[in-house]
Amino acid sequence: MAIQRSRPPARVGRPRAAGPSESELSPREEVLAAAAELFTENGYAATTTRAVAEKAGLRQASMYHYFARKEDILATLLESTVEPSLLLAGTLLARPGLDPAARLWTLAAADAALLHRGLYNLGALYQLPEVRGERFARFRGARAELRSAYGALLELIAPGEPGRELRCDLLLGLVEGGVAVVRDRERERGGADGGGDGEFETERVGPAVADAALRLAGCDRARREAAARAARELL
Amino acid sequence: MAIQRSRPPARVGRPRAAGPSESELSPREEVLAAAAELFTENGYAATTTRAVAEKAGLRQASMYHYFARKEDILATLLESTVEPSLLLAGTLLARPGLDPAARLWTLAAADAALLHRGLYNLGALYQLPEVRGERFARFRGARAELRSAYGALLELIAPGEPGRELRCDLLLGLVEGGVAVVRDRERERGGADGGGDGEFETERVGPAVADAALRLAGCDRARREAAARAARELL
DNA sequence: ATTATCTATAGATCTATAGATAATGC
DNA sequence: ATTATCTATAGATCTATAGATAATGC
Repeated sequence: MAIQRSRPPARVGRPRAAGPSESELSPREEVLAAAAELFTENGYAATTTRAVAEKAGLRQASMYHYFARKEDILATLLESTVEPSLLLAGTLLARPGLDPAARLWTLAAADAALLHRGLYNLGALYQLPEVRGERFARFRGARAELRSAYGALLELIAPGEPGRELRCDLLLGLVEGGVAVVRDRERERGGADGGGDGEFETERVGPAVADAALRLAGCDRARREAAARAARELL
Repeated sequence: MAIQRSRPPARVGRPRAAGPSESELSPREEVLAAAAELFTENGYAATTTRAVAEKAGLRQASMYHYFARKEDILATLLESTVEPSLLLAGTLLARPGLDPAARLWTLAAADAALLHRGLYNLGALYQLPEVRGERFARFRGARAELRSAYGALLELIAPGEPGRELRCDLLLGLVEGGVAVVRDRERERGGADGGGDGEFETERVGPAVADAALRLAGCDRARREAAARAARELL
């Protein structure tokens, strides 16, 4: 028998001027997805609330039913991007039996993959000047915790090495900045054809960043390969 | 005898409403310096031409005597930031007699120091979405050349290693992103007291980034230390 | 005459609010 | 009655241009 195509679900509220949404997402999620794409493409300040709303299939003012201010959209996106990595970091720190190098490999690979093609591609927004405002304190706090987790793993791998704070900053910069540079180059090159190998690239970026992170941490080739093997078994 | 304080130099043109400039800079340079500070503090799109002009001691419209469009200011700043590193890269590539690791050390240290406290502190602007526009093609070209130089040195250090393109991106991300993270943390911490150790930090950041770059390139401790020594002699 | 600046403003935004409306739910 | 959306708009910008003005230079 044929698959039953359910009738369009009865929707409460005035219908959209642009017609009903095609997507499975809730309207709030549609706004977030539209904003994520526009913010990363054109920048936060340069993206208007009108552009976000209309990409989401709404009129400009209707967006305010879901977010009271434009900043709230960005804050939501940033928090939802850093939280999965932070959660993973907590899990990894709670398993002292595992090789610290394998744990750093896992965290860096997952963090980079998330930034490269998470639900929203927000890596490049982390260093936005707008993010210094009060509204983003929660995001900054979460990111600072993630930074501490990287620092703790670095310290376990190479105890007592000098310049730890600085190296920790550079590690965070490598992950966030490295992914941003990769994505920029993909855009420049694949801009015309739409970039068909997006998912393929993500599979390479995570391990590449993780390997680079271990290099920064001072692991030699043997230790890096062992860590990568151990990390792949974790998944 | 007392030092002769020269009379204020005769100035052509209508006097400024805010009084004559205190600085040694030309008006054009004053605009650039003001813009550099505001763009890095508040972002490009969020900085108004009025804010730039008034920080430079001019009325909003007077700025247009020096720059026809707001974009021209940013383009000038970005080009002037990448050019010294690009010049150094050219010099280093033209000296095949030198240890490639020492050359990479030199380039990374100088590039990082420039981004950290160059005449203008512009590292965080490199990945601005606005920079994708036509007006910035020249800057992007220069940066792509700098990326190639990093890539060439990587290849000399570890010939034939796979994943070179990706590693080269990560190296650029490490330098640019790492410096951005360091500066962010300095701002968070030293925001209140004005950050007295700025120059001191710059002296540490260059070598730290250079050492990290060599780690990424796969140099072991002995080779890194030799490279750092050789590089310091170059200066 | 030339220059660097000024004042004033057109025209084009952009965010956020107020209040109306067109659905469903009860 | 409740909800999700709409239309309309106030008020606050912001960029860039037009044209005047107050200096020095010749």
